[in-house]
Amino acid sequence: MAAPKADLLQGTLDLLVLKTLHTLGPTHGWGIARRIEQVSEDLLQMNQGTLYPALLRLEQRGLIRSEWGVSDNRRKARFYSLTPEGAAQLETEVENWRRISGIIARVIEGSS
Amino acid sequence: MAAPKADLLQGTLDLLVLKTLHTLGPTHGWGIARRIEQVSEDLLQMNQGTLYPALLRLEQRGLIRSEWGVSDNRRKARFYSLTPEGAAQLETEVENWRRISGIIARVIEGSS
DNA sequence: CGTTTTCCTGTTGACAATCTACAGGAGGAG
DNA sequence: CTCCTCCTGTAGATTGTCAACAGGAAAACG
Repeated sequence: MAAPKADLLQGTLDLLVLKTLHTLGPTHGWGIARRIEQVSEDLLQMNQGTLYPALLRLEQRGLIRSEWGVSDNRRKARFYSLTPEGAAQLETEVENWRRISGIIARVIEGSS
Repeated sequence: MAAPKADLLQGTLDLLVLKTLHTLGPTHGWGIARRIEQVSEDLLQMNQGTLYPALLRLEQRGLIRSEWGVSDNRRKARFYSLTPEGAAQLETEVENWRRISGIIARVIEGSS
């Protein structure tokens, strides 16, 4: 039956990345992808073609910063971490998410 | 004092329109926009440039059908209504929304 | 009447985010 | 030395939304 694969909602990726970094601390791109897939029980697949440009965007906006390091497996990896601006943005986006998802929930539940 | 205006999440409009038609029965575009703004307490603004193309798309996909009629105010208006396929699609999208929003909620609430 | 406001339907062009698919280097395992 | 996993990216096409424009027709107002 229907494949359990789902695309993500546009505008949601930034939120997910920011929150993941907030929770995990400095993490490399691949790890972020793994984490999101894991938390979503593999319902959300991360495309590299989506993730890396998103990371670039976030860095250019000053919400995250990055530096090269070494992963748990001794591989070269670029570690991203949240800037103060990123943390603030995260709060904004969380609140925004709550508002919008609340509205939609209200619409589709037909209401109380 | 961020303006309380919010863009909608891409992919969400179809769901909103379908559900509105399901709730209200045959409705014209303007009415759909009004309804969504009202239910969202004006947090979501409907752009005509977004709504009408969306209605076209939905009709071309066979999810809604339309016919000209007369509004409450005696104006000519195109009334849209749900097809059986649209109703089925609505259920699918509602379920999909629940899954995805559930995942995101879990992520941002820190979990447990 | 004549003018303005409200209702109602569209179109166009630009833009941003995602998707699919491709490309490659470097370490570890066999 | 070959293959697999880890890890970082890029290119092109597609799509949905946005902002702005355009217009017709009924009602309200003077």
